[in-house]
Amino acid sequence: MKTLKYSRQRESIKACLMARHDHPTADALYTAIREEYPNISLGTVYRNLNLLVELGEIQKLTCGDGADHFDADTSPHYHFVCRTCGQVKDLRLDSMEEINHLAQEHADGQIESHTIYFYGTCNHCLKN
Amino acid sequence: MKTLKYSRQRESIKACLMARHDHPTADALYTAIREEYPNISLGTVYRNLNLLVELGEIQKLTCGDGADHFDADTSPHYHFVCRTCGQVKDLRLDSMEEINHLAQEHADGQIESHTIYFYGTCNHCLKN
DNA sequence: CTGGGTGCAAAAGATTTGCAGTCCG
DNA sequence: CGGACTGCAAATCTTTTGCACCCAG
Repeated sequence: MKTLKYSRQRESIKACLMARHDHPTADALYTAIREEYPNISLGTVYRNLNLLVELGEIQKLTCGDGADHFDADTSPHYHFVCRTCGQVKDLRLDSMEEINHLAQEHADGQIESHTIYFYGTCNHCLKN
Repeated sequence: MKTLKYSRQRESIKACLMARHDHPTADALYTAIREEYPNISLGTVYRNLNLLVELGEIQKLTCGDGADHFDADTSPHYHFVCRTCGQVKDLRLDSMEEINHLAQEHADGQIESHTIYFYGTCNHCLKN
């Protein structure tokens, strides 16, 4: 296995992602990070995000709105996607690990994990 | 609201999707349909798939493997994605509508629906 | 030094869209 | 006829990658 080397860009990407709770896309993160590192490239952001996902330090959210979103919170929780404004918000439910076993009974294979996305309209958009 | 007109391409796309149970991507469907209609264009396939999704006649699956998949079965069921071969298979669990209510208690908005994807290794890939 | 990391720009994939021509109602 | 639909190709958008240079260990 290959040895990681320190990179201030990677640290910055991780720190920036941990500091916010809005699950930004790679491009949104790129825009934010450029304020501190104006020369960072989008390719570097993507490379590091993918690396951090592989290391299990962050997770990638594919909620179906075109671009992937990223979340530095790897504790078990789900996501609520507002179909009006596109915001992705955390949704913390009691452990639903049991549904893996439930699904296992009907699955044609070995289930390892699951993902749930809830869709609807967020309170902010409901007011308008 | 605009009135739909008949189109043999759209009929063919829908029929072709209903005939198979492997949740093809737009491109896979395009390849299959070209055997019957060699001149159909990929743009037409996309346009009609999106239209059928809007009409609620089919559903789009965004399981995170790059391309969207389509499913003519709109009855309540979930999907199992093999991380090895990429196949997407149906997974029919007892109604889980109740988790919408469970999630509603913690959500910052009005929940309308949810999607669950299960990930793992299918039996065929486990053997190899 | 050496190999991992970076910036840049080009490439790759998936999906959408503008346009002129075609066909349904 | 009018407007919906199509084929085609160009355009978009997101993400990946090749390459020369840079920097951590």
